[in-house]
Amino acid sequence: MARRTTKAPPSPSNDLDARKATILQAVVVEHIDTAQPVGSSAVAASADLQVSPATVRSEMVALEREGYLAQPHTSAGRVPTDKGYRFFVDHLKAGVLGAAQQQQVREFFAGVRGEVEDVLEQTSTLLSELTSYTSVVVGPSHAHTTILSVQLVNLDPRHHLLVAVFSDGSVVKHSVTPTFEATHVEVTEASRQLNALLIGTTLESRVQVPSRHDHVAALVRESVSVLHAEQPTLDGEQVFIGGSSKVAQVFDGVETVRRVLSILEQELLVVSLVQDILDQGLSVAIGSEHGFEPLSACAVIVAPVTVDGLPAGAVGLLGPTRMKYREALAAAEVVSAHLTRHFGGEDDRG
Amino acid sequence: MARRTTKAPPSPSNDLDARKATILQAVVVEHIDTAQPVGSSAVAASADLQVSPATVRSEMVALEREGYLAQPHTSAGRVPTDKGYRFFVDHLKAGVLGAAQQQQVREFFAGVRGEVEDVLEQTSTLLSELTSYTSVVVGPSHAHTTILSVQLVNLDPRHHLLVAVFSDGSVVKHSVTPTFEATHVEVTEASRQLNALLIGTTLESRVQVPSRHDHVAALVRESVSVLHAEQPTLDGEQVFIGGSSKVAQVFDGVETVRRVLSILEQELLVVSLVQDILDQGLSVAIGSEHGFEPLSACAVIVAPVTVDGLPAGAVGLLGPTRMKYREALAAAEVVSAHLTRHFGGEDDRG
DNA sequence: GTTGGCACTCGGTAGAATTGACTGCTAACA
DNA sequence: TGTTAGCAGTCAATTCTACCGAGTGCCAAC
Repeated sequence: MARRTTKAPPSPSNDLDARKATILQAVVVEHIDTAQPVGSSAVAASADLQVSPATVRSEMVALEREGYLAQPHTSAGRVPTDKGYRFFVDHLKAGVLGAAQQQQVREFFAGVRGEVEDVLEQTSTLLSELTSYTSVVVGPSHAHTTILSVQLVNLDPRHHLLVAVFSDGSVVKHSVTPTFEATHVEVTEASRQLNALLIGTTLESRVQVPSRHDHVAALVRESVSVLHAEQPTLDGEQVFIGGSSKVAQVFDGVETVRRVLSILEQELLVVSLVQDILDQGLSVAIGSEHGFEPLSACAVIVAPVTVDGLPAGAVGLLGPTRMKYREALAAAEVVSAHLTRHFGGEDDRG
Repeated sequence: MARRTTKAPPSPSNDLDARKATILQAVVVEHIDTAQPVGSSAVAASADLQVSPATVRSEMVALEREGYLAQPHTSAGRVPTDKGYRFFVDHLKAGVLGAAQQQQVREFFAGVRGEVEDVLEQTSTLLSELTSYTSVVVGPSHAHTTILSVQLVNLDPRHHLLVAVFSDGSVVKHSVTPTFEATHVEVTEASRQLNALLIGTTLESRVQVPSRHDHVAALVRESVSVLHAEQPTLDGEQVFIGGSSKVAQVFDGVETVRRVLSILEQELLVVSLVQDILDQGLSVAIGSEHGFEPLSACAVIVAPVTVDGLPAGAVGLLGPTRMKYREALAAAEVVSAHLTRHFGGEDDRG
C-alpha cells in the first residue's frame, strides 16, 4: 500500500520518507512487544535496512523532533508517542486472525442461540477472550424500529406496567402510576387504545393523544409520554462489557487500573465514547485522540455492526496504547462481520 | 461480659478469657487500620489493660497457638487469621452509620424512582460509595410470583416473541421459533390461549398444554416449554455490581485484583456465593469460610432483603479480609432495611 | 549522507552495612 | 503463679555505594 519511493513526501508532515517510516515502525513493533524503550542498535538489527546504529540515531532525533517518538530520559531508548502509534496504525496492512481463533469465532457463531441480548453479551466475552483485552459490545438502539405491540398491565390499582415490543425484538417496560385508581376495565381499554395508536409508529413519531378528561384518556396520555420520554437519553442502549478483569493484566499502575475500571462502570460514558469514535469515522482512537482525559493511556478499537446497511451498534476493544493493533483490529473486524451477518440473515452459515 | 476468673473456660476453644479477647481485638483493629503486622508494645499501649508488652507477648503466643493470630516472619508483629477475624466479628457490637452517610441513604431512598431494576442498580452504586467496597445487589427471583399476562408477538413468520409480565413487575421475553410458518391469526389465537392457560400460574405450576397437532397448539406448547425452561437455571436472577473499580484500590497485588474481578464478571457465581452465605445463616463470610478458593483473600458481607416477610434478594459487600466490618455491616444493614421498606410499602417515608 | 569512535548520562542492580521493630527466653519479683 | 524487666537474637526493610551497561550526542573521517 504505502509507497517505498525515496522522493520527498508530497504532504508535508503527514508522511515520512521510507527509511524513517521503517525505523518508526520497528520502534513501535519492538516496544509493543517488550514494553521497553527501544534503542538505535535494536532497530538497526531488527529492520532490514542496512545501516548502522549511528544512522538510525540521527533519524531518531528527527523523528523525535517531529513528534513521533519520545525519550523517557537521556540515556534511554525511544518510545512511540500517540502520533507515532497513529502513523503505525495508518500504515498497517490488514492482519488476519490466527487459524485457531478463526475457528473459535466460527464455532461460536455457529452455535450461538437465544435472545439478542444474550448473543451480544456472549459476543463480548468471546471478543475479550480472543484478544485478552476488555471488549465493549453496543447493541442497536431501537429508536428507528417500529412498535409491534403495546400492553398496559395492571399490577395494582395505582400501578400499571407498560410493555412495548419493537420490530427488532426488543422489549421495554415502564411504570405508569396515575394519581387515580383505575379499574381493570379502564386499563384494558387504555391498552386497546394504545395499541391502535402506537402500532407501526416509532418512538420519534408524533401521535395524536386523546384530550378527554376520563381515566382511560389519562392512562393513554401518561403511557405515551412515558414511552416517548425514553428517547432523548441514551438509556435503553444496550452495552455489554466483557473481560474487565483484563484491565488488571494489561495496564500497569494501580491508579491507571482504577481509573479505567471506573470509566467502564459508567456505561453511558462508554457508549458515547464508542459513538464519538465512530462518528469521527475512525476505527482506532489512540491516547488523547478521543479527547477523554481519564483514558489517555488507552487505545480504543471500534468496528461498526450494520443491519440492512444501517448502523446497528458496534464492537470495541480497549487496551493500552501499546496494544497489539494488528490482531485486535482483525478480531474486531471479524467479529463485527459475523455479528452483521448473524443479524442480517437469521440463517448463518459461514 | 466474659469472666475474669482464672478457671478454665467452660466452652473449650470458642471463647477466650477477657484479656486475650482484648488483645486479639486490639490486634485486629490496629491491623485493619494500618495494614501492618501489630507488635506487642503497640497493643500494650492501645488497649487499656495495664500490662507490659512482655505479658502481651506471652498472651500472643497463646493466641497464635490457638490459631487466632499468625506471624508473617519471626521478627514481625502478629496478623489476625481468618479465625481471628471471625472472633472479632462475632463479638462486634453493632455499629451505626455516620450522620452524613445516614443522610445520604435517606435522601437516596426519598428520591429514587423508576423500575425495580433501576432502583437496584442505583442502590448498588450507593452502597459502594458509602463503603468504598464493591457492592452486590441481588434482585428477587420471580420464581414464586404469578403471571399477569402473556403475549405472543409476531416478528416474522417463523420468529415470534413471547413476553410475560409477572406480578412483581418483572418482564421476561423469549424467542419462539417454530419449524413452520404461522399466520398472524394463528399467533393471535395462540396468544389468547396462552393467556387463558397461564395467567395466575407460577413458573413452577404444571399446566395442561393442548395435544392437538395444529399450528396453534404447537405454538402454545413451545411457548409454555420455553417459558418454563427458564426455571432451573439461576438465570433471570438480577445481579447488580457496583464499584468494581474499588477492587483496584482495596486489594493489593495485580494478581489478586485480576482474580477478584474475573469472579465478579461471572454473575451467576456471585449470586450463588451470596445465596450460599445466606443459606448458612451468616452475615459475614471471611476468607475461606465461603469455601470459594479464588476469593480466599476476601470477606463478604450480606444482608437479606425481604418483601412481605419472604426473602427477596440481598445486598452484599465484598472487601479484603481486613475490611472495616463495623461500618460495612452497618451500611449493608441500613441499605437492606431501606430496600425492604421501599419494596414493602410502595410509599417510603423514613 | 554514512559511519566508527568516544565521552557522557543516568537508570537499574547487586551487595554490604545498618537500622529497628519484633520476638522468645530467663531470671527476679510481688 | 502470674507479671515484669532485661537481653540476645532474628529478619525485613532501608540506605549507601559502586558499578554496570544500554544508549545517547557529537565529531571527525570516509
